[in-house]
Amino acid sequence: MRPTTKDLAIAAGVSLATVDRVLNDRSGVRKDTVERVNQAIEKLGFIRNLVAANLARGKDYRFLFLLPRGGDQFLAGVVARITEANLAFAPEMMRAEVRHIHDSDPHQIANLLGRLDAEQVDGVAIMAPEFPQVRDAMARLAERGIATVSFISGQISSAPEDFVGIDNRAAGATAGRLMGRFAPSVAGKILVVAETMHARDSLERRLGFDEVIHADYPHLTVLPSLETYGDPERSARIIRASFASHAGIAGVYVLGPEARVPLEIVTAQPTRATIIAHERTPFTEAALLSGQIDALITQDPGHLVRSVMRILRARCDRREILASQEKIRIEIFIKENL
Amino acid sequence: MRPTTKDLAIAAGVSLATVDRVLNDRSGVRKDTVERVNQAIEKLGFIRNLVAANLARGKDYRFLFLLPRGGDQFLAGVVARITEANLAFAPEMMRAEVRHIHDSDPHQIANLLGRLDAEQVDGVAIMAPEFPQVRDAMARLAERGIATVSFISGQISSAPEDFVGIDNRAAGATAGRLMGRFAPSVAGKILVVAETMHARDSLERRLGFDEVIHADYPHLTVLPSLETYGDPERSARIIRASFASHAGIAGVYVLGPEARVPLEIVTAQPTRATIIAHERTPFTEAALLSGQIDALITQDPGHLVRSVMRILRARCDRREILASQEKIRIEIFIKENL
DNA sequence: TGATTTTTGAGGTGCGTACCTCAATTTGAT
DNA sequence: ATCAAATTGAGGTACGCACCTCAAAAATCA
Repeated sequence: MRPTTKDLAIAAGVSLATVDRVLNDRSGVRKDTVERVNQAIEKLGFIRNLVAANLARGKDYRFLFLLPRGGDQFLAGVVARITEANLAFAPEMMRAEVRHIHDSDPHQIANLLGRLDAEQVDGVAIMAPEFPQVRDAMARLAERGIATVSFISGQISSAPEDFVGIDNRAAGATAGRLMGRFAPSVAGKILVVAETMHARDSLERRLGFDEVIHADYPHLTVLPSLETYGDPERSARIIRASFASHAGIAGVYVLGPEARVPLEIVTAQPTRATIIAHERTPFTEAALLSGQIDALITQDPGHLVRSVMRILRARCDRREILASQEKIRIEIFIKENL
Repeated sequence: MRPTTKDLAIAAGVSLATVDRVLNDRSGVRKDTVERVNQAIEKLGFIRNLVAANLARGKDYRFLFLLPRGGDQFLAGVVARITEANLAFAPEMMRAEVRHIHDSDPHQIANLLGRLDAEQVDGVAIMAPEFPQVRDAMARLAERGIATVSFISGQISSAPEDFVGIDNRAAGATAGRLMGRFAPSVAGKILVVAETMHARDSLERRLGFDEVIHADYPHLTVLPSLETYGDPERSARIIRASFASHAGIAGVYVLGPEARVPLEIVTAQPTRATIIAHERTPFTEAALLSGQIDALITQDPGHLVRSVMRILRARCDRREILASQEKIRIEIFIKENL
């Protein structure tokens, strides 16, 4: 049987009330008494029963996901997983809500963060590009006792343990390696399509991609990134223009989750190019199965969401996390392992 | 606030005692009363607080992992993850123990299973090849109220929901696709190295591998599988012999987790062959980083273990699982995404 | 109808912890 | 040594549920 607070009290030679004061670090306990209790904890291997504690406290964990307002399929997947996680974590008294933000309006985001009340929210996960104001607002949240993490697109200054997501440089490098090995080993050009290169993720992916290609596949030339700005028409126009002006495009690397337009244009070309894209969505999945896309580099949105919730909860409880469980993997999908 | 049993009692117009009888399906309640309570559950959206229930019951979950006695690094990794999971799941009152079995002695396994007591064990996860006696013993365990799953190497007859692991045919196909795309597109031979082809996993991997190669890479010839029987010397001998008798070996596919000997021999050859192996271990990881192995097809042992524990627990509670969380992915690792 | 069985209610106790109050004890300062 | 302040103990209630007992009520049978 696991030792209880009662056992602790006996072992430390103090009363239950004192044990309680130490465990919940309330004031009014002499330092050496605290020490004695802590030693008893060590000695007995006491593990506090958080379940009973939360029962007694009537506590539940309320988390908030702040997501960009945009509507791509990947984001929709994330939202779906949050709904799912709400079911899965309900027995553990955790709930998450989604709130949409304009991810290019740091003022609004900081404002929203500033108004959050520790009574109503225990933790916040935010997916937004880095802005000083947002970073500061998050720091202030932490001071007020609200746990925070940034996920998927990280705040540049956030410590690694405050970021849930993949290493985008490595993801880009992975794409680069696959491109190098999949594309024919003759001279050719690689088209890179991004929504915007202002986002840190895109920059890092491109960086990792270029590193590998330059180092190991010098016969391939990576063209300057095309930016779609999320506009399908612009997207179609500039990609077509690229094909028109460049002969011998051997591969296309789509940096973001919106692969639809690039794919249409590319497959309409007379010559087959190797296509590597990011994120698993109903669309990219179908394209992979039909052989239009050669490989997909992804991060599992379900894992992301659950990881965020576990991490926020651990923060609330001042507990350690299980690092290996929370490490988000860079996944490679081809037709066969989908 | 979530409705409690008290709310339920009021809504159903019965006493707490009756609600309790219905929830824990104890006898002595008229059918229409049960119905009324169930309707109230529906209406209120009552979710039983399992945490409080287990507290009251003083219940913990004790699981048993039955693993082969063998000592490869992959298996060692599984054991390490079980230890880890014990920490991670301790707050949820779950523990797992490991017991080693002779995986080629169905009699002993069945015997061990037969002696398990529902008082001491709530669930069993078994990693062993399929034997009718073992399958029967597992069925009898289920009858005695002990949850069972087989994992990694599945019982052939087990329903998909009783198996935790990857689709080995698909894993082989994934290896095949990578081999086809990585190897030079000129005629060549592929060596396949397995511990034994009597194991179902190996058979299925080989099957999937061959399918893809035959269909899409006819210039590659897959040689008959070499069986090492776990013996390093035999292993070295037969692989060397293969290289001696076959010219133009373009690739090597190592079916099992023991890649050490094959790798040594292959890298000692004058010509470079593409190498694809299974499972991530300290050894294969190092070989991937150093460029000796080209790709690794893996399943995450940590995920496997945690999944098993969640599934067994759900079975004990007669709860549904979150399918998307428990789906074990076929992972591809290359140097860049390790 | 009366006797028997089945169903239901009322109430209590305990799981391990949080949190509260009040009194008793110890400590520190003067 | 005296008094105030800080520390500690004892005890209670509550969280949501399981599980127990006993008696009352209702349904069933002869």
